[in-house]
Amino acid sequence: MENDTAERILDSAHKLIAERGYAAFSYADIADVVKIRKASIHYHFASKEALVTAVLKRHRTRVNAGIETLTTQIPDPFARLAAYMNYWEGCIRKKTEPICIAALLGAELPTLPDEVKVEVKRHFQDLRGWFRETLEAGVEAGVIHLNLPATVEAESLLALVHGAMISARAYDSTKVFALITEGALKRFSTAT
Amino acid sequence: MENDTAERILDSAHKLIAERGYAAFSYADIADVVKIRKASIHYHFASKEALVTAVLKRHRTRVNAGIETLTTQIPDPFARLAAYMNYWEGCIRKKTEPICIAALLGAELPTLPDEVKVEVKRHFQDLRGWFRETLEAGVEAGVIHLNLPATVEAESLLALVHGAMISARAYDSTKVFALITEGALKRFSTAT
DNA sequence: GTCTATAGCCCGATAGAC
DNA sequence: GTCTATCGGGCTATAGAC
Repeated sequence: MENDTAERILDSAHKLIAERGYAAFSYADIADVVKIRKASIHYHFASKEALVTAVLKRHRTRVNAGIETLTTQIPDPFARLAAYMNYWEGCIRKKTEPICIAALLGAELPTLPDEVKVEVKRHFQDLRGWFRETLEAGVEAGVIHLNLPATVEAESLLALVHGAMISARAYDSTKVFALITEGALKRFSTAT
Repeated sequence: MENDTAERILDSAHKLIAERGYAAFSYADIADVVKIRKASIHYHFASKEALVTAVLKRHRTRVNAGIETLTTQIPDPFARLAAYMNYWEGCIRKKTEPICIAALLGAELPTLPDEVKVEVKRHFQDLRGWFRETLEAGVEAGVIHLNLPATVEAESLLALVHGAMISARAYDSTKVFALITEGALKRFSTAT
């Protein structure tokens, strides 16, 4: 298939962004990995802004598909949140995606081109929305207990997960991520 | 005083790092602000690595002095934590320091020179340690209630604060930071 | 201490051959 | 679609005058 190269460019760009952020990765880095010349990348993605926007659009589509799948396949809202945390714990442990690129780019927001900014903000909104719905469903099902309004708990959970990713990177410790997220789930749990 | 220039370089570097991260700020940016030529910065700080390390060392010294002052001046451990959160809320609102540079650099850790990495990690350790001590003192004084071991709660609080800074940046909303941190304090509170 | 000038390198992006 | 070659500019850092 012809668009295989574009996919491979997106794959390596995604990895490089997760490792270094926006400013510190270059077309030359991608060219090294994909075994193509720098100039050829411009055939598939006209500019760095367009490339990173495409990476984020794909990421958001995948994440939204993933949480949709969780929602249909796991009836228990509490277990759904646990599955989400477990997914990221695996990404961090295997270093396939050591940090959510939206979290890293969110921290770097002022330096980003406008199109990229918009995409990052959308990711925050999507995830916060899913957390809220899931928490509310859990309350209704009696498996989740909240101390604060669901909107605040969702916002806090999003911040906690992003912060946990940064701590995991700072300590180079997957265990820290697991410790923090398991702690959060324990607080939500109605089980003894 | 002669070292005034060095201080002004540190000030503008600190602001620029908070705005852009490590890779995306340059000597030229500092030169613009301090009204000095790029080359002159090298007289005060031999390299970018040395400059950023100096910024972080000063930051850590100030933060540690600040929390020391809080500890001696505010007897109530719960109120100490509230004062800490309130301090950052002010920084974000006035945009004097819209995000903790250690949190941003923690996210970018793999790209940083070794000396800078070390300094970032130290900041995480210092703050985590103060959170733990303060939480434990609060439990002993009966003003703080914990659901989990103090080490886990401290680690989680550190992650929550860092994540809240990123969310505040992503939404361009000081209110989000306040909402998240106040929520965390409410959970710790033993007051009705 | 600050300046001018510049070395040496990397960047994103474009032109045009194949 | 991928290549070579190159442009124009930014970067950190150094040399040496003042």
